[in-house]
This record gives sequence, structure tokens and C-alpha cells, in this order.
Amino acid sequence: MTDESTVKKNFLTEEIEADFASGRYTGKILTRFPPEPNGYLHIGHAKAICIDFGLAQQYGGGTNLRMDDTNPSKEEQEYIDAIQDDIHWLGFKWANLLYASDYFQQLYDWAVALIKADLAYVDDQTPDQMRANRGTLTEPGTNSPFRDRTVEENLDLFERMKNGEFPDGTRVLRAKIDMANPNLVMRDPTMYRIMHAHHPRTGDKWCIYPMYDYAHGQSDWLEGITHSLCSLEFKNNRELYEWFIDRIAEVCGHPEGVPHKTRQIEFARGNISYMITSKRKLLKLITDGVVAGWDDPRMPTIRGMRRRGFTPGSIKRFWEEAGVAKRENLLEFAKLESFLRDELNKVAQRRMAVIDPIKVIITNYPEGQVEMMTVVNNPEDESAGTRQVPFSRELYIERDDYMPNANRKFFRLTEGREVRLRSGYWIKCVEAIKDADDNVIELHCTYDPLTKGGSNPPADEEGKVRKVKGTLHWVSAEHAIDAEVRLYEHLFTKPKAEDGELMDNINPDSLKTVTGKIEPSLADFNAGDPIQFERLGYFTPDTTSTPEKLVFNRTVTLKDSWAKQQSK
RNA sequence: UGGCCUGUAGUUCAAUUGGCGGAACGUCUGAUUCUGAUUCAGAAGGUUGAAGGUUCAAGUCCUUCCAGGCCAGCCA
Repeated sequence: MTDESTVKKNFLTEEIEADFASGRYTGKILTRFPPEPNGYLHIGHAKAICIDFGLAQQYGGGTNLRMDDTNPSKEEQEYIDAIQDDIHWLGFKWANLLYASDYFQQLYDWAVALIKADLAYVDDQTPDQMRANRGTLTEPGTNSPFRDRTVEENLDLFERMKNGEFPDGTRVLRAKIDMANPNLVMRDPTMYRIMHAHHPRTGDKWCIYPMYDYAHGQSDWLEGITHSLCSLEFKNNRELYEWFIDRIAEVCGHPEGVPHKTRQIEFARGNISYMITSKRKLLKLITDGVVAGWDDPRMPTIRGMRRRGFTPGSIKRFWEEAGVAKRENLLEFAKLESFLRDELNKVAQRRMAVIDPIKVIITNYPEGQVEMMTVVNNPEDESAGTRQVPFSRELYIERDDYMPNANRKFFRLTEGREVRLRSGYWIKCVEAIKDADDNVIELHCTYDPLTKGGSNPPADEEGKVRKVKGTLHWVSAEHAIDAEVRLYEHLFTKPKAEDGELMDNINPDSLKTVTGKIEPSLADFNAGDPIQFERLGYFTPDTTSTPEKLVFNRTVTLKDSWAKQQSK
């Protein structure tokens, strides 16, 4: 079937392999990814995508992308387009692009056949009455007073529903199953509701629309899907999923005589600490102005993460390594970051950028002199080559890289201590200049001309070589350009973002915008290009960045054991 | 007081289907390092939710209990 050593095993692969081993399916695996186009795809959808597309790929089959467009009151073309774009960006290709609305006529014909078989009826109850008569978790429901209408009357009413004779919400078509079933989903579920809404695909052709339960299983069946993999919350619906397919098979048969019935298997959705994946709540973050939109780099949407600088590879690897099971889970965001850094480390070009600048004046360096320093672009990838970076008398370094009266554990600059400027020179701090309010505004240092390029100085008469513990990044003040740098942190303050009131858990510091001094060559990158600001983290130009006004998003910080030690 | 599902290191998953409980991420050491990064080496971390039972042998099978999740939309 496939090279099984490449397939990470889980209960889904076990079931799939058993289904082919037992002869239930003889052809190739065919899965489907059925997003509802009522919002943008997020990291949770990415899990489903990795499973639906990834598994089919591993077993040599295909995946249909099917827009689940059964509710035109919430769905829009904008989302239909964005979903396709996001899936492509993740690197997956679908076998067929389909729409649940492709089957509206077939579904309608089947509904008529089910009415004729006395398996469906038109109910005139109000939503409130239906709810009251559904019973509760512990009590059975009661039959609708309209349940025993004649087939003729049902046929007539349903056709008139379709013809638009009744206002929204006045009638529904229901399956006639069992109002006492312990599974509430089976208590005469609604198949069609009246909705005079314009549909992005079918326009105004229909004013009745099928419910998810009446559309999904049959769509799978029509397409010959072998495995319909979905999240756990649909477990209860599986009984109904199969009921519709079985009844239709009995009453009508499959239009193309497809022999097999689709197998629905449910898995647990993946939750990630400090993130949420509820479309409703994501939308609220936007409408409340907490974030700027669906593609805000703090959003867990594919678009937001893409803009932030995440790579498709890291997202896919994250879900592969996470595995699939049926228990509630909360994956650590740190795990995602780990795979992100792992990939970025290999591909990101290194540059120097100072995001909290303090000026350094090298008092013994000739005024007006500029030297070009050769700097390696990516030590992990020799083919990335080198670049020339200007060095001069006045530089900027990171404010954090100086500390007055620092002890020996601080490897950076303090009075009397020497450090290396990466690929520059070794410098020694002589004096910190303060303003009237005692704030350090400038550091006066001296440099050692024998350390050009950052290299070690020659040994002294006794054969000893001076050493430095710290290496700092820097930019030449005269040559540096300004850039807006956006520093992101978790959007929420709690790992379980929804613990308590979501809006009380918003991290006020999720976005900090600073003006940095950056290497001139940083103007040459495009949105999405992975860059490492040395010693700070991975960054990428924002989609709004222009040559006149450069804007960078921090994708993720570098690991920082010094900061961790300090915070203890 | 309904039906269904799930409980294995801090987290997410494995455990050849009844045969010595592992990995990844995280944590902590140490080495290396022109990024306090990377890389490398190592360590700690488990009453397998609990109690009984079957068996030579139980994470795995049986019983009971406990905890958590999903379901009462004309949403998906």
C-alpha cells in the first residue's frame, strides 16, 4: 500500500489499514476536508488539513476540498477564496474542488423520496415548540402534532416550501426517526429549513437549505469518500450520518452504484496553550478591536501566522509530531515554537538590528573613518555567502548589553570590561555618560585595532591570549536606518485562554512597537522572508512594509537562557 | 438522576494487541561556540485515575468507583 515506515501510527492509521486489509475498501483512500466558508482557517483547521490531506497522501490516495456551504446566512465568497489560498500555502493539493451546494438538487430529490417512504415530514411547530417537545437529556421527547401527516400533504407542503410560499422559520422538514432515542441527534432531526437568502454559488435558486446532518454524509457518499475524518463533537451525529445513507441506499440506491459506505471516524481537535480556535471568539477579538483583523500577526489564523513569519513546514511538523488521539488536550505553544526555530535556524539569513538602542562612541577610533566588515549571512548555510557591513566611530548597541557595576556572570559591557562586537572589533567600556536625570545616554569605549573582524588579538609576550565572554550585535549610527519593529507576545495571559472570562485574559503587552536601528541591507527583504536579527529572534517584513517605511514582525524570539536565569 | 467518549512523565503521544513502560517538546547539568543561539553529551521526571478480580504474567481483559469531555440550533 505504501512505505509504512514513513507513516506515523495512530488509531486512525490503524483503522484505515484494517479497512483495506479486511476488504471493506478495495480502491484507493479518498478523504475530504469540508470547511464552512464563514471565516478564515486557523491552526486548528491546520490539524484537520494535515490529517485529511496527509493521511490520504501517505496511503497514495486523494482528498477532496469541499466547501460546506449549506448556510448562506453566514457564508461568503471572500472566505471561499481565502480557504483555498491558505491550503495552498500550507502545501497541499486537493483532488477535486467541490461544494455541498453541488448536491442541492440531489439532496432535494432524496428528501422527496424519503417523504414518499414515510421517513420524513413537514413540521409546523415553532422553534420553541420543537425545543420543548425534544425532551431533555434524561427524558424522552414527544411527537410533533404534525408527525402523522399524510405523504401527499407532506409532499405538497415540502414543494411549497421549496417554491417560497412560506416565510423563513415557519416550517421545517424533519426525518421521522424516534423522539425517545437516548441520542438527541436522532429525535426527528431537522433536514431542511426555510431561508430566503442569497447563496454565493446558487444565488436565489433555493429558499430552503439542507442542514449539515442531511448534507454531509450524502456528500461523502456521492463522492465515494472512504474515510470521513472529523472531530469528536460529531460522534453523536454519526448515528444519523449513517441513518440517512442507509435509508437513501434502501429507498433509492446510489446514483452511480457506488458500493461502499463512507466510514466516519472522529478524533480530538488540538488545543494550544495561549491560543483559541473558536471562530466566534476570534471574530469577537476583531469586532472588539483587540486585534486588527483576521490576518493580525497575533491571530492563530493561517493568515495571521503567515504574516507573523511562521512557516508551513513548522506547522505541519508540529501536527505530525503532536499525533492524533481521542482525548482532550492542550498542546504547549513552546512545542510549536521549537519546530519553528528549528526550521528558521536553517534557512534564516542573519542580520544585525538594535531594537532598544544606546549609543557607543569609540573614542580612539578615527573620526570620519568607515571600514567595511565581512559578515557571514548564515553560519548554518555556507551557500548564503557573506555581506559587507559598515563600521564607524559611533555605533548603536542594545541597551540591555550594558549594565553598571555588573558581576562576573554578566558577559556583556560594564565599566572596564571588554567584549567582542560581532565581526567588528573588540571594545572596552571606559565610561557611561549620564544625563541630568541619571539615565545612561552614551557609552564611551576604546577599541583594539588588532581585533579587526572580531578576531582574537595576538598573544602577549608570555604567550597568553586575552579572551572575552560576550559578543554583541551592533550597527553603525551613521549608516543604520530606522525601522518599525513589532514585538509580539502571547495574545492571552493564561495557558488555557478560555479559563474564566476570555476578555479578562487578554495580554495588554501582546504587541509592543519600537523603532529600531537596523543594518541597511535589511531593506532588501520581502514579506515572509525569514531573517534572524542576531541574538534577538526571527523576524520577517510585514505585509505593509515599504522601502520608505520598513516594518518588521518578530516571529519568535531566540531561546535566551540568560533572560530565563534573570527571571528566577 | 440519559447516551456516547476519554484517563500512561510537566505537555503531547507510543508501547509489536496479555510479555522488562519509551519518544518528542519542556526542565536541569556539562562540553563546544565570534549569536548566553545552534550543535553535542548527560540527568531528573511514572503507584499507567482508584479499588477489586481473571492470569505464570495486566497500561492492555472483567467489575465497580472517581475525574474530565460531547450532545437538548431551523449552526457546523
